[in-house]
Amino acid sequence: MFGFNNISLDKKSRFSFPAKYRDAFVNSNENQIVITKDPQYPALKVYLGSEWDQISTKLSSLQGLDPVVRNLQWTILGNASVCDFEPTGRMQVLISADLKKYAQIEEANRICLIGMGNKFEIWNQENWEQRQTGGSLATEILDIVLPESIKDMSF
Amino acid sequence: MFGFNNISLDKKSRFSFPAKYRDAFVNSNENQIVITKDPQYPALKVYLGSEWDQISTKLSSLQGLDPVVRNLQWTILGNASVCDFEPTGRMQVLISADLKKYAQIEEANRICLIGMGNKFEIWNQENWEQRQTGGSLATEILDIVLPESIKDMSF
DNA sequence: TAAAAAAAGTGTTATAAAGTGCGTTAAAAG
DNA sequence: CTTTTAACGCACTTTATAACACTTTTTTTA
Repeated sequence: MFGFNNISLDKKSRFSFPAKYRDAFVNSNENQIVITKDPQYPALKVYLGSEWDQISTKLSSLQGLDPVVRNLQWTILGNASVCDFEPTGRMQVLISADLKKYAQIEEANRICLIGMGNKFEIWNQENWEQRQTGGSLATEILDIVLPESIKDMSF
Repeated sequence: MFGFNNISLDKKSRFSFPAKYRDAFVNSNENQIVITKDPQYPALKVYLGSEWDQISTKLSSLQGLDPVVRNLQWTILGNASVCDFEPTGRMQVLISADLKKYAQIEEANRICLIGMGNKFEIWNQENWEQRQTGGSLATEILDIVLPESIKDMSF
């Protein structure tokens, strides 16, 4: 599941996954999709249900007294939106107002959906272009120092 | 049970859980919800009855002569409010005046309910936003040094 | 101490907003 | 030219919230 897609949001803030990903979803028997905040960039992460189960289980088991861990738990777990997902149907997913705001796509009716293998990212089109041409974004957070407990996790 | 919800309190300080969590409550056969103070932040924790049974049993069995343990026992056990909870109904829960004060939501008619997997947190909206944007809060307590006996517990 | 008043808690209903499902049209791909 | 896909519009369903009525508990005061 790779590649760049420019797709539209409808009036109720739904988008549908491009049909080229259908087989992958059907084959892996997914019936849930989870969208949440990207902890570093003004973007959203989209996980398959099975992938999410692993990540969320691991992340919530970490010791929340470490402030960095706690912040990641809040950001990732505390903003996750679980959507029932029918891979044989229209594969539509709703983006909440809150997540739209975070990804700076409140006004937009077009978003960029980028396939990254086992997950997707959702970007505001201008932000994505700026990042691709080497520019940096006002709200990005690059200097997180990760504790040992999560150095081996990938989000 | 994940994600951010901005919900309202009615005049009698009740809120209802968002309907999207209903299935999870029904499936786990919960009929009680426990609200108590978060020991580190000006926020409230909301546990499912079954989860609470585990936490409270473990916590009350610890050696109370350790001052840190004793404080946690006071904070978490001593402020817990158990609510009967009907998952097939309106899923309403009352927040006591005392807990409202602690979470700084005395005046508010809106709160943030954050699903963190097996528990929820309740925050004053401004506090939550400030935390999310990296700010720290006057009343937060980050430097608790936990005794060995509770290092593996997560609240 | 008992009655009255006030406060706190519980439950019901109505309605506006948010979310969902599906048919149609337009565009793209084979 | 036919088939598939994306985008849009509309109708329906569900949900959240405020308003209201009623019950129980607590406080006041006669």
